[in-house]
Amino acid sequence: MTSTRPLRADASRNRRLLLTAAADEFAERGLDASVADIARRAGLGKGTVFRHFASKDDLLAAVVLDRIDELTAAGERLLGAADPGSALLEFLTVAAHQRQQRDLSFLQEAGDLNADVTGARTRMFDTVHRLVDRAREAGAVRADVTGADVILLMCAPNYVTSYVPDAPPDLWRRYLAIIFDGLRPEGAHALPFPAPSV
Amino acid sequence: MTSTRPLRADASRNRRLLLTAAADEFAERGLDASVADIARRAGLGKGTVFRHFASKDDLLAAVVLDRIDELTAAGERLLGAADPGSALLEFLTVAAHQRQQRDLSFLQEAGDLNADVTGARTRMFDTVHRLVDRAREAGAVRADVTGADVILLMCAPNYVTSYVPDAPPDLWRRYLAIIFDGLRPEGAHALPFPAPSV
DNA sequence: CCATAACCGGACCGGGCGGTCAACTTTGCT
DNA sequence: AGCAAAGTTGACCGCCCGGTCCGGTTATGG
Repeated sequence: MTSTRPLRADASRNRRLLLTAAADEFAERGLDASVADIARRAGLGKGTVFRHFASKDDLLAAVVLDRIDELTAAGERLLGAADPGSALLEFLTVAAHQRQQRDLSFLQEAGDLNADVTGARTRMFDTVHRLVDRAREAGAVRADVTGADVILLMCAPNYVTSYVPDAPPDLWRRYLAIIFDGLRPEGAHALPFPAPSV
Repeated sequence: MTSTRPLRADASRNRRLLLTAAADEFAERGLDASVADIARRAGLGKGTVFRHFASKDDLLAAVVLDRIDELTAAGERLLGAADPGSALLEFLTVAAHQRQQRDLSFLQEAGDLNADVTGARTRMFDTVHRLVDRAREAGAVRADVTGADVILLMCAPNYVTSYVPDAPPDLWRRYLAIIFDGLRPEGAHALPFPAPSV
């Protein structure tokens, strides 16, 4: 269908510049980042942004898509690890570390965007579900915890540390550890509400 | 100093209308809520908003201030409870329940606002510190957890559930339980990073 | 090396925002 | 009742945003 003639040299270079500039800008200022600022950061004109991406949302979707795919790849790699429990912890560590260079909110905020994004997100969620299933079967996480729980809690360490001004860059590790302790079977109290589907 | 002549009857009524309309509107649409919409929701003109509050930020600060004070009051009440452990859990439950009618982010987003807000926030933080200290001394939470940790994690249950579309209104209880289990002494693993000051 | 298609850039547009203001209405004291 | 002070209002302002467009520029196949 879309006869994808290869991009011209300058065009593909600029596309890459835009993508990284957008990632940085969204990272710093959230989705309030303006297209003009992104273009300026990339050293390009505003019109060029809209030549490569149909809209601001489209640009955000492209950025987010990259991050999701990175994460899915890491998850699938860890599915082959020997210890399912530490594989899950490692996955969450990778996720938080990636997000540490700030919240690109691949869950809700990017939810209404692209069909590509929701597809990639579904694949990532599926990977998490499998990681959690393996960990549960190995007795590394409590029996009443689901993949959906982990998907939701995955973002919490970064969120939580975003509240402290001048936070040390590794502070999230503390809260990931606390939350992961809450996922462990030892000393678990019954949960007062059923898990969502997600 | 500020010779506060009492407000006229209609003025104080309208002030109250604005405050609740603003709370609802901020709750639904975050701080992107427009002043015009808030005024419309209150059934008033936009100019009236600025007669009562110097700026949109000022209005937000007033709303947030109310919530913080409510929370501080609940915390101080619970400082007198018999069981320090369940007092802390109850406090977190109250906080999350209040925030369930949506995120007014009394931490960071309101941080740069009013001096009144930062003062109230400090008092609330102090209350949390005392609740946590009591719980720790009673052995209800792990020894390496601080008041700052709880302050940061306090917002996580609501945040986490905000990602699920059409979430049942009590879903946060599930994640509060998981996180609180992570705060308990049983089966705790050493934390990989020191607590922040906050 | 040239023709031309692809690409770039920034002036420009419509719209929505926070905030102002002067004309008008309501309140409450006397 | 009457009147000054307090309160209300919506049109209006300047600003910035996402998105468009076309004249000028550059890469690339023949």
